[in-house]
Amino acid sequence: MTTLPDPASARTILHVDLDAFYAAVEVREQPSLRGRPVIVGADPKGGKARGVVSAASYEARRFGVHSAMPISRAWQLCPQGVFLPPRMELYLAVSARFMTLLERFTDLVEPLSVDEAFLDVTGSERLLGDGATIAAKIQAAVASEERLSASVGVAPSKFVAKIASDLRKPAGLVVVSPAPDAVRAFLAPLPIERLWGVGPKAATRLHQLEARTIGDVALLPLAHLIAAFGEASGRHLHDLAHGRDERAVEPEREAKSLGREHTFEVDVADRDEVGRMLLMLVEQLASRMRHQRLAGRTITVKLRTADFETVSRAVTLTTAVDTTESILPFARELLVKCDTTRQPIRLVGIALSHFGVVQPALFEPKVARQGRAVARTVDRLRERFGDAAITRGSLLDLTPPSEDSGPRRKAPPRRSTH
DNA sequence: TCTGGGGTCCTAGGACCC
DNA sequence: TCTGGGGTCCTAGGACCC
Repeated sequence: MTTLPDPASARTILHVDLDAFYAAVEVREQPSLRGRPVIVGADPKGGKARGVVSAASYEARRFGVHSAMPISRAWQLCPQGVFLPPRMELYLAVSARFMTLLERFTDLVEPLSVDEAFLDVTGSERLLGDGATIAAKIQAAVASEERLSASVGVAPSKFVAKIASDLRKPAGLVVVSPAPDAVRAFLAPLPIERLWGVGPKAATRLHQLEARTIGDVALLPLAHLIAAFGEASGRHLHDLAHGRDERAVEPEREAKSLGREHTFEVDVADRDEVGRMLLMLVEQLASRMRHQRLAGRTITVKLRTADFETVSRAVTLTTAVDTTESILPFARELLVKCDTTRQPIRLVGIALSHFGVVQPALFEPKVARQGRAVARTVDRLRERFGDAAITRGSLLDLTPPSEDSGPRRKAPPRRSTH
């Protein structure tokens, strides 16, 4: 069966992306920074620190600095740069206003991270004008209300809109006509690295198949792509290269996992120290879980050794958990199972997934019930007096890892019970 | 250059059941 | 005693994204 594309049912998808987000917010807050190379990320500590660049202003990018680059490298490339620590609370507040602004143009807004979102404006066009017009209105609103610049891609599908928004940053507006031929013509000359989901590994394999542009990939037989990338990825790649992407804009995506991890400033050989860090991460994770009214059945512990090898061990319980007391015994056991090489430890992490509902208190073992009561009390104390108000004895000699997370995917979903 | 912290999705193999 | 094929769940690892 072949389904002919029906022009009447073509969608208009926008991808809106704030330019150099963290750096742009900092410049907005401190006008003296305007025009200077601003680098938001880890403290460079004289070029010796671990950590990476979270965002770089366009002035900093001229020195070759970009996000995800080791901060030590940025320090070498741009010693005169203004290095700033991330202020996540500030960015999250701006992000929330940005998403609310976008909702004026359609109900179908899917946040992809703090600073970007997909919009399906197909139903808004009669009232607000075509995709390009809506895109321009969004850019004007972001500029006047948030004093930030946004780049927008307009296309009949998510991945083409995403590629389009990236093409003329900053403050770019790229419109791709919805006709299938026009979409293919737009994609064909672009390098395969532009494809969303094609990273260094896939790029190398595509080069081995003699494909350098998306147009080259479109010429490869489906069977070759499946042989090289597996059933799902091969088919996906084939579809994308031909401009086919039916994925819907989904405003209410629920989180699937939640985790905390920490990289030590210096690799740690002392297993007690790793254990104390794990306890602290478990406490922070459990607290976040309760805050977001989530509980998880699968507990995963992750270790990264000095040689950058990563090992994880997981266990799935019959009931979902959200307290330190219920997570910690399993976490400790998993930590031992991960620790096979006895090398110094670079990173330790904990995550919960497989979300479900906490067992009703009535059927809970007594220890778990007591753990929950303790957790509730601790949560309340911390809410009133701050996180430092109450700490476990074994944690007192540790400085907490900073809470500045990278972009978070989604507003917390709500759990029906509890 | 020496690689954060937060996530998502896919794969392959094994256990287990029908 | 040997054995098919399918489905589901779980684990470990890896690629990728911001």
